[in-house]
Amino acid sequence: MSEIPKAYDPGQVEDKWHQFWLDRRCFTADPARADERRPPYAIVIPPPNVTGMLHMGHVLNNTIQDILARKARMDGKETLWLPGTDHAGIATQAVVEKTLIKQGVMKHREELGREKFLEKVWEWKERHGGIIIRQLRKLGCSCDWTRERFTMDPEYSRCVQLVFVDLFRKGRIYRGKRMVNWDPAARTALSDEEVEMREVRSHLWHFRYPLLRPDGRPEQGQWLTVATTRPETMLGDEAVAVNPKDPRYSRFVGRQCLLPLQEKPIPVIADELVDPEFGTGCVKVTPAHDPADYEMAVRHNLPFTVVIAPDGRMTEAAGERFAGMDRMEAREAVVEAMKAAGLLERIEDYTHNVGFSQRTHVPIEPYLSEQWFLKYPSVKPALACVLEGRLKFHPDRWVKVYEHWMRNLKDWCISRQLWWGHRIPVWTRRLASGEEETLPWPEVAELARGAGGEGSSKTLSLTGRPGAETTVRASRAEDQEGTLILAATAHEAEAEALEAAGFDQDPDVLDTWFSSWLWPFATMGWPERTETLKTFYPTDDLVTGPDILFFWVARMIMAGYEYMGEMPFRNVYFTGIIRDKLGRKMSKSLGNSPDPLELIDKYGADALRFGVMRSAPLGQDVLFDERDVELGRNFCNKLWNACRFRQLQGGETLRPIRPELLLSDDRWILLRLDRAIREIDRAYAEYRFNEATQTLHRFFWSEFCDWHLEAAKAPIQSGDPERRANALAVLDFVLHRALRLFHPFLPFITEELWHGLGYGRSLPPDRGGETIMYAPWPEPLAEEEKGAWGVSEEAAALAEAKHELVRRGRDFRREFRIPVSKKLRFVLKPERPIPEEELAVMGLLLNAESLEALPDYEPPRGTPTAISALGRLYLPLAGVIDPAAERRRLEKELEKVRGEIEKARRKLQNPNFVERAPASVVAAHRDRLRQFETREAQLEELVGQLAQ
RNA sequence: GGGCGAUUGGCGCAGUGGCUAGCGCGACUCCCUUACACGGAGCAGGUCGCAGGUUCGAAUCCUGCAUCGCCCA
Repeated sequence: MSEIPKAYDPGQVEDKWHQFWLDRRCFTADPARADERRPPYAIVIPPPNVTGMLHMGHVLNNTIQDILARKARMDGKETLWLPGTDHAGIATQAVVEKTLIKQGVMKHREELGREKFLEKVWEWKERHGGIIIRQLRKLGCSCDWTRERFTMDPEYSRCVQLVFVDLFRKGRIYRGKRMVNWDPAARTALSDEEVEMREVRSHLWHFRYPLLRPDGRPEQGQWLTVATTRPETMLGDEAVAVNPKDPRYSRFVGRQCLLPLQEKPIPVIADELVDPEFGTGCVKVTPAHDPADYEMAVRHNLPFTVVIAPDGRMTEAAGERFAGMDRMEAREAVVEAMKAAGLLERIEDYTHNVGFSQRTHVPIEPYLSEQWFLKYPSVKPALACVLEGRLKFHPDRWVKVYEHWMRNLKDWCISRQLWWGHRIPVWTRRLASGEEETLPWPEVAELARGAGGEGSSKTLSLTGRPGAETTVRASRAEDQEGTLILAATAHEAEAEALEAAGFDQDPDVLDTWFSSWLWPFATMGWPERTETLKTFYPTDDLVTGPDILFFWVARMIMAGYEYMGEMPFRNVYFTGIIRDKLGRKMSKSLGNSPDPLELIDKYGADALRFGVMRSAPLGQDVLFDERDVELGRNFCNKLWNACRFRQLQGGETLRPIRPELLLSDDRWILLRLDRAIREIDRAYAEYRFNEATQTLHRFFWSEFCDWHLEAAKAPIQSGDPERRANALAVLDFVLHRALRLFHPFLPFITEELWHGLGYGRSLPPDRGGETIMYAPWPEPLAEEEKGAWGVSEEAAALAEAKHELVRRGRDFRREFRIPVSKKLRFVLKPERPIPEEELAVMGLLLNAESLEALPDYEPPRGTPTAISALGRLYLPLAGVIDPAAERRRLEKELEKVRGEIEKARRKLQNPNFVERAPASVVAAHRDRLRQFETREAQLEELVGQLAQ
């Protein structure tokens, strides 16, 4: 800081220090350094999508993590903040597909083939994948970059496979034909959590299905009316259903209807699932395209006719007229056709909830397909640790949401029909009888031989390879086409053996969350018991959004118990959602999402961090406004200039404080510092970061700069070298702590100032000497310290009385329209003697030409007078003052005072209050009343003088 | 339908039973005073969503209602 520019310029400063920290490996955690005196502290980053770009949500989330990590280092903990990225199956594959199509490399990925396509994805990842990580560095994130992980790293993939095989062995993973949430745009199954329900204004179409006579011919003028929200599915109807208790329809049950357009007879069935209140009470049943209808179809042994293909187009089975149409197109065509046939009874407006893909935003298609499912493991301990408060949520209201979800778990559909991701480590082979001798291991052959008799959805007893490390887990499943042997392995050699024996690997990949739920330990070297894992697991804090409570947080807790036998983290901090200043979610289409990098360029990373944190209350949404960042910048500038002032004074830094030379202002600011440290400590303990910023702001700006720094100019400019040195020692004492308090929020500027002021010089290199990052966190003042320096509420009261007097003096200027720059002569008629040095401070703050203390002063009539605890302040400006105006001013004040007296008296006259309220409260009110009464008397006296 | 949250000056928020309900932004007035105009000194602005209740005392606790938002079915 040799140049000392007038305004803080973050540009060069930030890059310089980030490089400095990296060069000195300040962010690198070393398990060997951790011990009882240096406890470990760990956070794992919620891995951002590898294709992602930094947005405001990341800024909030990662700033909080950085604050926690930096605070932990200052607290003397061995700190690991483990970064990385997520392969984000659907999103990444979609982005790469789009790019390749645009470049003309392919029209569809099938053209390239799986291997070639994956090569392209990796190429793309290598080229564009690191962007978000570089952006996090710009923000100042102190992640241990040497441990950066990616969910598709070979070691990580191995963890995913091991876990899959293990859960398969435990019978928790099974394959089954189920009705799943199908995303026709991404052409993959999704889990229930990836479907978001949206209210849609649509219609209820009422169709007539003609009744058939027992001989199969239509019964003239007789029909059943069904109501549907999805006309296109009627092509796949296999029944009409009514509630068995519905008297309107009971006589039709068992008869047949003619399915229009398909001209196919279908039965009328009775099922409890039918809601008699819905529509006509008579519903169409489409087994292959509706989850409820599927259940009914299973109960009533109905066939499944698939009329909508995985790409959302109508199949051959839908009939010639409709085959090939998009499902929405087919909807209109079916309605038209029904209308033409005279079977459209009416169309009703209808609002209902429709599931949309969270990824591609298209309506979900219920689709019957073979998928892999997981029965969640370790549910009990995962729920118990949260309910018992061993694992804490902040804010804790999320506990209820978590509990509700955990108690209503449905099996997790973990297979995705994508290429980018962890391919399911299961090899399958269909067996004809007599083939078992070609199988790689006797146990698998045994399993095959035992085929037959079991239901298709069951997995059989498990077996492995004796004598060797048992990794192959095989099971048998049967379907219409015969017997299927399934073998799961995480070992390459075994996979090769299976392939040699004619087994094929399952083509599907796993849900991305099936890899990220292992994040807290898979990133630390699991399944090896590495030093990192032993030292840093369980981690301390997890910072994430509540939108992924189910996707990620809950599943990580279960995986943690299943594979580490312990919770993965002790605290979860749920951030709010960043919205714009109108309260709208930030989105690309609205264009209301500012680019954080542009904000950093314009205002600095520290400014962005401070601005965002200042407006982010615990668990509440953040209404972001660029002004917040501006405010952050202004604050940095204030900090800069306060330190610049100190530096301009020169002299030796960090001299010991001499108590006998302390002024009331010094004691006051030391007390305020003490209070600020306590408040900030409490804010950290409760994860209330916005409170910490508010305290920092108030302390530094309103208390230190506005009052103390100005007051300190008196001894600094007094010409007395001893007093000047002592005032600077107090400044150093405060700034030395303030910079440390600010560091987690403002890492760059505090490092720059720490070095510029030479505050690290007296400290050991690893405790602040080299970098403020490792300087110890400030502690509240010790009682001995306070005692030695005379720091107490009583001592501070004098400073506050001075402030009060100064404010009154400044009021004169406003009242009489005197510019601040004009020096004025003030007279104080003191209540008690006041030291010359204390008086000098007030003179300076009043910009007085002189402030004399004259106990016997008799002011000329009409002299403006103010009453304060220190005495009466006069502004002798004879001739300038209008006595009538002065009287008006005093009477206004008198009115206020009388109002307060009235209130206080009323309270004290209430016997109930005096008897029942705590004595301290009553005493406080008595005290207040007395003070106001004194003031009233004084004011009355002044008014009386003016009236003469 | 169930659950959760919010409702305090123009805007954003703090205040979780006891001083005159605070803070920041904005508005307005004055001021480029040798740390800072990314600044300083001031001023104005609120019957704390509504209605009951508990209490000596309610923005704060309880009940109901209203409006908005989120999650789940």
